[in-house]
Amino acid sequence: MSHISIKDIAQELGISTTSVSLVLNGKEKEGRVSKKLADKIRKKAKEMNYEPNTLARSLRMGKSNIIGLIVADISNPFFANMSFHIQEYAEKYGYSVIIANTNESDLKMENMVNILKNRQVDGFIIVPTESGNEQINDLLKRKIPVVLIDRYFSGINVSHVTVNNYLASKGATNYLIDQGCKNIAFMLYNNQLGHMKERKRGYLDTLKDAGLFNPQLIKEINHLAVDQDVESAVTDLFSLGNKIDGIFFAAGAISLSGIKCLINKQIKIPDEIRVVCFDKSEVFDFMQIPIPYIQQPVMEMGETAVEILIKQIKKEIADPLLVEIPAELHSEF
Amino acid sequence: MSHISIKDIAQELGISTTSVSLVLNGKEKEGRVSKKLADKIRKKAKEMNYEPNTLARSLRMGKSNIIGLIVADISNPFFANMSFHIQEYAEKYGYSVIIANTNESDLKMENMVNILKNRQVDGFIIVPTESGNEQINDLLKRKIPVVLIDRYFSGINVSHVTVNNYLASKGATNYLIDQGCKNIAFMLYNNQLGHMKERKRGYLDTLKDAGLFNPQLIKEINHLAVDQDVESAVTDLFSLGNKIDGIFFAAGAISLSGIKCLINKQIKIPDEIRVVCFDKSEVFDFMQIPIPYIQQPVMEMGETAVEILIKQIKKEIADPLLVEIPAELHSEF
DNA sequence: CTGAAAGCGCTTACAG
DNA sequence: CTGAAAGCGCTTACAG
Repeated sequence: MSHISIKDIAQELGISTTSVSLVLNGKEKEGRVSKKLADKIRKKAKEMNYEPNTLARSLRMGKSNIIGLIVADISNPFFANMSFHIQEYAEKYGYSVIIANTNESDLKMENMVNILKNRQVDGFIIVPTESGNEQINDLLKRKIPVVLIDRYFSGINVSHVTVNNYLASKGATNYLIDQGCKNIAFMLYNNQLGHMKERKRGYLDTLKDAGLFNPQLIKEINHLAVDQDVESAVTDLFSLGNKIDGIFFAAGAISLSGIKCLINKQIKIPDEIRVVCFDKSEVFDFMQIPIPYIQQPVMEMGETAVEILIKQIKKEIADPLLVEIPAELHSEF
Repeated sequence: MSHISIKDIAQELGISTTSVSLVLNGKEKEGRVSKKLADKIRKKAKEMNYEPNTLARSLRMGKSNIIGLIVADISNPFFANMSFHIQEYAEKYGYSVIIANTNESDLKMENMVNILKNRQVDGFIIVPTESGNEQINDLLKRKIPVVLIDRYFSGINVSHVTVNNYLASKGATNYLIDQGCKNIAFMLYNNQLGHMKERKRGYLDTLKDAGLFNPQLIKEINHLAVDQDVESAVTDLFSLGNKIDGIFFAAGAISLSGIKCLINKQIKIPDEIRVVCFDKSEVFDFMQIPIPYIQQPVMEMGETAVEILIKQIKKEIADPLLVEIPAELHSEF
């Protein structure tokens, strides 16, 4: 036989599977198995190269100790990093993580949620796609624990972990104002996710307070055509009457695309235009000039999500928890 | 009850679980269930919101349809990308993928292999850590299908998928020679993995053929201190009698570190030094000058690994398969 | 201190 | 065309 089971050990030793199971799970005290027998069992298990079948265990216990992690784009370093920290941290609590990538596709998100649900994951951590709200509602209906991370839907009452997007956005905008900018553009995705709305609100409030608001300076980008949209947005912005002197890029991919575009157009940062980016990028290390950016505390976000999820799984908390973590503006070099 | 089982459906309909199982698995033809009953079952299943328990199915069938993917560094875009394609492709064959990250730690690799083994994955695709060979041997001993990808151990007879590192390395070195370089340095990791050895062999053979070999030009880098080691290697190289005029960086992270170092030291590429990098990086798009690099066909590599693994799982092939895929040198801009 | 037995949800060989 | 029953490997309430 290729796989050694608890039964094989019991047979070999002429004892019951109960004792074997108890000992191998460190419950010999409760079951009051004699030290002598316990040692014999452990020795035999090792000798026979026993490996437990977690599938059977999960089926019996109604608990898989697996967390399903669904991210929208694993090739984005921000999410790759987040996944890493989530896995690291979950492991400490004895949970494995199945990572699935939706590549920003709603259909794919639906598929992956179903697959993982049927694999009896104990809960989900999800970076949802734009219209993934139905899937989330379905999970809630089925009482499956879920924590959203980075993104969320304003209309759904489910735990989520994000940075304080509103304050971060205010900070970035104020920074540009402090640098003397008068015409500050704003580029964001044209989706309805809560974090985008908050970033926009932060920008709007700040500019209005400063008496600098101008609706022409807001540019929406489609995530399916970032480079093209950013390119034409930049062209538009530079053809306006009031010459723009600052841009706040409200998301990671938009930031990189924007910087690339400015370089190509030979528009000098920071002499001709000042910028603030969202998310740290390796790319910044290779540029001659410092680039200010908002850094999200990705490890803390991931760990918080794991903690909330596990508490929900263990039913230590019932109500959704909404956590906002401050994000830092890096502008000193 | 929160979870609907096949038994619930059977009870509700007053029939056997056999029929329900058969129909829900599309095997009504074999079981010759009447069309009428089949339709009734499907309707009821939908109505009751039935979702199969894949855990139970796996336990019974002795097959989980899960592939364990172990990568050494998920935050490296090359591996992130590879993971993405592996998952995509595996899904087409009905396999889910559990991604685990070892962060280049042997201990972690051991842990993850064990965890996934106990979760009864059907097979592994692994980017092994430096001393992960024991784990691989253990898997082979247990007759668990394994395919290594990107890296491999010269001494272990197990399927692997890599680029043709020898030829790629020759190509890169020859390119530098063609550009007129006479003193071509080579930076690689100081590990004993097969792919590194091959890259080194390609460099050595080419330089020796050209009569340009000089052992002082080879610099080994410790993966735990890439930036420091690269920095001192560059300093060393530029203090040699014969001024170096070319560097071939034999791995992705070394390449980026190297470029960064040259920029910091204000050494102009390509006027003062020519380079070839390993792996494409987003960073190159942000540099004023074109950077030649070897591009590994990551999608093809991932898909090939999945195909081989599945064939092994299905026992369609017994002997290890060693696949080498050509890598392309990008030097035209 | 130890064991017999039920049951998690599924599939399938067998009988009718 | 349909069903009763065994069994995948585990855990645990119960009895002794």
